[in-house]
Amino acid sequence: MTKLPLSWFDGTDVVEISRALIGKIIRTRFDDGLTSGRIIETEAYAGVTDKASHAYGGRRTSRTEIMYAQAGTAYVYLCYGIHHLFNIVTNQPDIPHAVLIRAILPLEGEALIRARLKKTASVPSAKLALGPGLVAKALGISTHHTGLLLNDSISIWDDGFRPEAIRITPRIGIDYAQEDKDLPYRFLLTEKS
DNA sequence: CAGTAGATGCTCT
DNA sequence: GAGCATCTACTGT
Repeated sequence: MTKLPLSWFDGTDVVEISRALIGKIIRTRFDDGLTSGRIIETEAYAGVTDKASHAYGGRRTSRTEIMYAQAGTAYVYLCYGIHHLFNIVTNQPDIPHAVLIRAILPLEGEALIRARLKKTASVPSAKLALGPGLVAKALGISTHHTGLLLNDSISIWDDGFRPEAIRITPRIGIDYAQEDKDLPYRFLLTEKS
């Protein structure tokens, strides 16, 4: 089990980083305890050239400013007024690429994850945190954590797991992005049957 | 199961 | 003032 250094995220190809994150482990350690899960779904957002990205066209606002920070920074923002969505900034400073974590499989602290999600034991653990809003909620991440470097209370780990197969599809919920909406930028760990 | 309405609040025009 | 990188609950099989 090794913690990924911040330099792991500074590559120039956000799509490749998104793919490589499948199977890695995200862990949070906050006051209420430790939780972690295996990343099983990600999406790449390719900065200024990607209409689906918040930084399309080089937009800089107080919200998106974090996307221009150094690789390995957390970008967390609120969607639909309710859901906190967790992203990892990649590439060099001033290049606003990011990877959205869309689903995890709980590993450590499942009791705390269930408490945060208010899920009873009848929900199987594999279905607890499918969907980006649920991932952040399960791990206790909120917009307060935007801007944190992912080497302390939030961190990414490699335990040697290597996915057998990864499914690639277009991204979810970005139909407004017109010609970029069908880019194959979504990666999923395929269940073996 | 599948389909859909409604919630909810920040961000940007 | 519109529009979201969504989820839940409720309907009907």
